[in-house]
Amino acid sequence: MDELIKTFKALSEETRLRVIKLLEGGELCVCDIVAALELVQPKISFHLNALKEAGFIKDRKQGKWIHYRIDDSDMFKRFLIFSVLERVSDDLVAEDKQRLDAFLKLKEKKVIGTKTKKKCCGRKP
Amino acid sequence: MDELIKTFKALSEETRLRVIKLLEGGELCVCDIVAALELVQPKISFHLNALKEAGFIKDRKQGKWIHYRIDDSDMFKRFLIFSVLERVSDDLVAEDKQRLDAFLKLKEKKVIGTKTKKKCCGRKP
DNA sequence: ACTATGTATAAATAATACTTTATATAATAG
DNA sequence: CTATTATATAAAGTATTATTTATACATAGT
Repeated sequence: MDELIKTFKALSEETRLRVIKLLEGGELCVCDIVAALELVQPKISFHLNALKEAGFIKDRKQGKWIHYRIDDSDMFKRFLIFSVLERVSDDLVAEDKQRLDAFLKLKEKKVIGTKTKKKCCGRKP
Repeated sequence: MDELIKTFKALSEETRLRVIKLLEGGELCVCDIVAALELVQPKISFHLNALKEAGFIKDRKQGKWIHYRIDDSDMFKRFLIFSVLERVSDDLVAEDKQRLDAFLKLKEKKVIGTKTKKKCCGRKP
């Protein structure tokens, strides 16, 4: 029963639903989500952890980055994710997605000349 | 989104899942549930209200009693209820159902002679 | 090696949700 | 009309969860 409770609890928080909606578009690293939702990073990490613990998302480490994506290994959870995606109107997350796109584009630009990836979300210019 | 959050939140609490499992068997009044779960009445009322607010159960007033039953008017919530019933093992609620049966039987007995219903859950004998 | 970046984690605080105890309301029985 | 029963609601206390701020850790760039 505890597992089931954790499952539902993971979905009963706004930030986490916004994250799920963002991840609909595919894998993202933490800094992408931070930029898109305009929230502080530990907060995002906290909620990503809740979603991960509940089995809704998986992570993959690549260098400094940790990429999160939807975990579709469990049928029931997959269905719940689907229900969320279907029910949370795009309007509500339009700004998130807009900021995400802008941020991703900005990242692209910073990968210049060589194949070396430059800074992702620099705090100081 | 708030509605969706409330929906999931309603299902992320043990007592409420136990109530849902009890109501699987059909309509029950508050005192039945109190007896079955062996919890104080205001607690049960609190959780019944959460389930009702979220649209998982309905109530029906009859005399002093208020009977609660599963509300199956919404497809998605119906599915969620089903998922809960399916996933919460009967073992976990065996004692609840046992106490419920005992209590219902006791109630039956108290309806004697005339059609007048006698006390339901008398505190003092 | 040194610095900057991405992310996690810990500690303190704030906000929510749950529980308890007491009381109110409504209905029925006597 | 009074006492009793079923349930709800309110107020106070407790516990859980989320947020913030600070710091730690790992990796990459120089």
